[in-house]
This record gives sequence, C-alpha cells and structure tokens, in this order.
Amino acid sequence: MDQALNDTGWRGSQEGWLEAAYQSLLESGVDSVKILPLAKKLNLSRTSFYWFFKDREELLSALVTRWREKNTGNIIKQSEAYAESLAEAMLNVFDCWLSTDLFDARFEFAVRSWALQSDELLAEVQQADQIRLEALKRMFMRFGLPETTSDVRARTTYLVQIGYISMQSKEDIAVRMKRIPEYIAIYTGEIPQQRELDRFFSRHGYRPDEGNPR
Amino acid sequence: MDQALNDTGWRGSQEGWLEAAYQSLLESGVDSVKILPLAKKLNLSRTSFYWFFKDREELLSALVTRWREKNTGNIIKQSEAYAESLAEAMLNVFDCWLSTDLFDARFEFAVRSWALQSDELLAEVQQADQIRLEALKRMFMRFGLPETTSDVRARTTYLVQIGYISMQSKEDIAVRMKRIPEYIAIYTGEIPQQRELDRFFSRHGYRPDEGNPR
DNA sequence: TTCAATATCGACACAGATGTACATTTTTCT
DNA sequence: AGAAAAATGTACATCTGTGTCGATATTGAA
Repeated sequence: MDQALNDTGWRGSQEGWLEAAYQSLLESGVDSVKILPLAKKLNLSRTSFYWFFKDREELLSALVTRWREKNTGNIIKQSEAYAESLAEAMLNVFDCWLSTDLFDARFEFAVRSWALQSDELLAEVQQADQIRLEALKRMFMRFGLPETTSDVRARTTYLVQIGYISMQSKEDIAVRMKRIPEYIAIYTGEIPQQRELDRFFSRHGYRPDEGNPR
Repeated sequence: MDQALNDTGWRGSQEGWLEAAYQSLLESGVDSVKILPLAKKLNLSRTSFYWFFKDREELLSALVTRWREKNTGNIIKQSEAYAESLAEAMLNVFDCWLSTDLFDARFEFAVRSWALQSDELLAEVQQADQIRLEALKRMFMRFGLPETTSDVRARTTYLVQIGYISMQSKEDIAVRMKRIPEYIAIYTGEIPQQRELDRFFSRHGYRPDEGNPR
C-alpha cells in the first residue's frame, strides 16, 4: 500500500505530526495526544517522531504556540475595525464567532480544558482572557460608554462566547444568525440598523428566509 | 504512624475513594483520576480499591452521578423562586453563582472538560444545558418578555456564567459583587432596586464599602 | 472467644506509553 | 553512480497504570 507523500518526498514532517496532534487534541483532549496513537494514525513508526521533535513536551509546546498565534490577535483586530455605530462595531467582533479563520472555537475549548492540568498553561490562558477583555472594553469606551459599563459589557460579550464554546453545541448557522440582532441589542443597548445586519449576513454567506447555501 | 479512621472503624470506604477522586478531578481533570495515585494520597494499598468499586469505570460513573445530583436542580429551583420584579428574580439565580452549596463551578468545569473525551458524557452535559436554559427562559417569560427575547436573555445569563467558570478565575467576592448591578441591568433591562441589592448582598455576607468579612 | 464479614496487602500478569541506540532505507545533491 | 543527509524502523530498557488471586489482618457480633 502506498503512502500519501507530502511535497518533501517524505511521509512524515514536523507539520504532519503537529497536524495530527491538533486533530487529536480537538477531538479528545490533551491526554489523547500520545505519540504511539499518532504514529498509528499516520502509518509511521512511533520512533520516527523523534526526528522532528525532541520529545512529547516539545510537541505540546508547538500546539500551544499554534493556539496563541491563531486565537490571540483576531479579536483585537476585529474590535478595532472601523465602524459607524457601536452595533456595527459589535458585528465586527461577531465575525470572529462565526468564522473559523478568525477564531478557532474548538481549539480554544481544548486548550482551556488542558489548562486544568497545567498551571503554566492556565497562566497563559488567563493572560489571553485579560488582553481580549481589555480590547473589547476599549471598543465600548470608544463609543462613549462609561468605564464600569464598558467593563461589564465587554465581559458579557466575551463570556457568552466562551460559554457557548464550552457548551460544545453544534448548531446550524441559521439558528445562530436568528439570535444575532437580539444579542447585539443586549450587549450594546442599541438596535442594529437593517443595513448593518445585511452587510453582516452577506459577509457570512447567509440570506435570511431563503433555504441557505452550503 | 496512625491512620485517620472514619466512623466505620476502617481506613478506606466508598466515600473516601470517591472524595479523593473528586478532589483530583477538580484539580487536574479526569485523566488524573487514577487508582494508583489516589491510593498513595489515601495511604492505602492500590488493590483495596477493588473492594469498593468494580473498576475505574465504576468510580468515574459515581463522579458523574455526584455532579448530576449537585448541579442540576438548584438552578431550576432558584429560577422559580418568588420575586416581585425581574431584577429580583435574576438576583435569586445569581445566588447559584456565588454559593458553592447551590452550584459547584469547579466541578462543572471539570465535567465539561471531561466531556471532550466522552460522547456519552457530552450528551449528558448538553441535556443539562438545555434543561437549565429552559428554566431561565421560563423565568423571563413569567415577567412578560416575548419568547425570542426570553430565549436570548436566558442564554446570555447562562452562558456568561459558563464562560466565567471556564476562565477559572479566582476573583475576590468584592470585585464580583461590584459588577452585579450592571449585570442585572444588562440581562433584564431593569435597574435593580437598592433594597433588592441590599437583600442580595446581605444573604451573601457582603457589606458594600466596608472592609469585608471572612 | 471465636467466627464470619469486612477490609487490606503483596505478588503476578499484562498493557500501553516513553525515550535511546543503532541499523536500514530513501532521497537529494554533486 | 556515489556519498551525505534526511527519514524510517527494530530492539531494548523503563515507567506507570490496570485488574486478579490468594494470603493476611481487623472488626463487630454471637
């Protein structure tokens, strides 16, 4: 039986092991990220792993780095994006919750669960939380809300999302989209303009009412 | 060296092993719940575990039962408690978030993390979520809010809390108390009465301004 | 006090995971 | 084609965990 080769001409690679580790982490948590099972999945000998990584620790570190680089940054970017109203600004942040490219929710949850057994990682996660919360708070303040209000609203926005992730629910995009205007109203105290919603829906390929695409 | 004896006159017991398992689950997640380490902690021979439990599986099931019995029920009870206003009703629910007797947040998080590696448990957790969300939704509807609004507000209330748990933050009660009125305002759209807040603070042994007790 | 139920312990067999040493194969470059 | 580099594989030593068996100790009650 032939092996799927990558562009280097070899079967394994640092990226290959890391990707397999990532999949396993998302599906079953850190403790499932073991070299032996990964080797089986990759159809490689267990020990050839050590050509790419010093040991299991190094693989896990690489996973954390991947998480940090992907999920930290986009929330900040979206919270700082141009918007004419607070509601529109909020919709920019919501892009993160609906696009895997901007924010990987399953990865986020797996990392948070992992943090339960590693104080070092817990500290990192908490630092990320703080940075993200501060960015959201600044967004509210930019639109003139007082500090305490901004703080609590930032928390609400962020925590609802973290909570949602933690429910691991697999809802239809349409179901989630229907709730968006209400969420915006609660978080911002403003009713979003129809054109703002339309712009939002359109960038996520969603058309209200119709039988939806993909 | 003598052993701490329980009331049966023996060193070990079903409860003893379960309690140790519970502690370990909370501190480091399911994968830390192993018989050998627990035995060490209890200063007992590993094998005497099997006198109380058939195997590790049975111990884990007992943990799930404990979780189900503790954390499911009180949210419903609090959401149905008597209240003159929606804000007061919300404060009743908030009792859960502040009292370990009503809702064990660390336990909740540990179980949710565990659900990542067990589809069976995931189904249970999701069922619990649904039941809790429905109870909260009924509460909003009791005060006359329309269905969709009630649904989204119930979600906001619940998800913020799940999100908070998931942050594993260890904040001072005083810090959390300061945010309460704002949260109530966001969730309910009503400003809570001072006397409602006072009643709430008092039942949690908190006095605003003063250097606080315990 | 003696007996049975309850609990504890040590020895054994086994499974799965880690990491090292070294031999072997495959690819790439000259 | 030949040599070096890159990747893979086999064998071994070790560690941590599970569960069973049978011997032993402890307790409470007859």
